[in-house]
Amino acid sequence: MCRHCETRALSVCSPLEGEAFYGLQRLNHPVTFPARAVLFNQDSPARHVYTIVHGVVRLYKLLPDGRRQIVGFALPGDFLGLALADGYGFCADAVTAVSACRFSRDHFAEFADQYPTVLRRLHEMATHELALAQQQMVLLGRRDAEEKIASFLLALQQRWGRIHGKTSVTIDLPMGRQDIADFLGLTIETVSRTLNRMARDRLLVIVPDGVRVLDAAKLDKLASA
Amino acid sequence: MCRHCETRALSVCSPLEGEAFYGLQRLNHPVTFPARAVLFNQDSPARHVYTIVHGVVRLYKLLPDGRRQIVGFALPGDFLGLALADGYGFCADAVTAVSACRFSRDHFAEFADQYPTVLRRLHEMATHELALAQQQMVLLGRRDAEEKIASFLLALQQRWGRIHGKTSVTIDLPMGRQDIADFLGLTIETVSRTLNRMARDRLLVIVPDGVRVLDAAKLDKLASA
DNA sequence: ACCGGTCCTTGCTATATGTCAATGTAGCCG
DNA sequence: CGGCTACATTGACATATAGCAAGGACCGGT
Repeated sequence: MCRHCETRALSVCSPLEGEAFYGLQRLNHPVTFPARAVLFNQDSPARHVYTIVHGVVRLYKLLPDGRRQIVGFALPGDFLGLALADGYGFCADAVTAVSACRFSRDHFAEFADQYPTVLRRLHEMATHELALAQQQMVLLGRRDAEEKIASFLLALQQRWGRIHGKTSVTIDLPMGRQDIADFLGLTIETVSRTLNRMARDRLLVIVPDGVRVLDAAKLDKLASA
Repeated sequence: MCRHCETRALSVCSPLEGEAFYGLQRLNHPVTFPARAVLFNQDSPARHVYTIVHGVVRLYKLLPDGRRQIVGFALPGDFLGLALADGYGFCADAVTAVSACRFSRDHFAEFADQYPTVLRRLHEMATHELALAQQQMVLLGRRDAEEKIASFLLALQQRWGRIHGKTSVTIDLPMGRQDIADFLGLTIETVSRTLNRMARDRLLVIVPDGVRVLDAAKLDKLASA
């Protein structure tokens, strides 16, 4: 039940109480997806909106010739369908097994119109996403491979930290190298080489499905340089 | 006066009528900036929000070592300060002479809370910006110089088209080559070479402060390829 | 335990774009 | 008119990253 949901503090529903809270809960259809399942794609009409509860979703755009740009990874608490528009504008599929709260887009939009506090929260989340997107534009346009990887790792570390309530030196990387490459505008080979060079230089250790940070200071320097 | 404003259809105020319209007009402080003037920068607190009426503003982020990424060009009708947050998150300065509607952020936020239709419109604009930002991420991460330039030119052509009510084969480029480079994640030399190669190949003609499109079909193909 | 598949790593080479430097062009002001 | 300044172009060269290909590690199924 929503009442005890561990990701509530992070999601759209965080500011809701009483009537509004139960109203939204009534609209909720909990769903789960196995790894690799498609949540929706680029051109399909946006019938639903989602809040991720567990797992990781990759959001990406495809060019006609198959090149892919991952525009974001959705983690627990993240909302998919912020635009409340007719199309999503990108594809989404599950990197790991995923559980989510699903809402009909129409019902959700109606609900948002009824409770301005929800709309306000939605706008807050949208502008936060926008700020992240702009940060990513700097990364994609103006940073080299090493800086990209360092920024990516530290950003993920922070996001996991907010989700779990504590920061860990071990950073979970549930997505594969190809996903990281397609997020950072690199090739899989460059990602692999750069990570392994960082490991050789004792900045970090590569562990199954993640890395462990050894030299946070040097990594920070690379990320913000 | 707002009543006859030519950019009204494009801006936040488009859905406003009667009471709300006059309420917002009362909050408006018209301002002008000469070319190169700074509207605000990265770290300064966000005291105001703006709607651009005339001219072009560049929005950018700076890295500590001076590298610059332009995250967008604001054209007539565009809104600066969508986040209604304490900081802008980027710098803004005038490319050309600019006139704008300026509002106190606090007053504007208060106004938005009072009129949900404004908040809704703001959210709409924010998610539109987000979609553009994601499109730009694809461009920055996965396209080559030629594709970047072609996309940029056509996107600008469309934006001017919506502003002027008619599409023109002459695309105005009020920003310099360095600005284009910093927007597309290239160097000024690559922008110059690519544009001149396109001119040599009869895709376009370079004119003062702009280009004239000769082969729209080939340009389209490059832009979406 | 073995097999097959998927993902990751690593070396070699190719290339698009960056870097540096010189030259050209145009507007502006005295 | 001339010369200053900012901006744009062009060429020669350097390099980070891409592309290709071979091998290695790991995992899940039988």
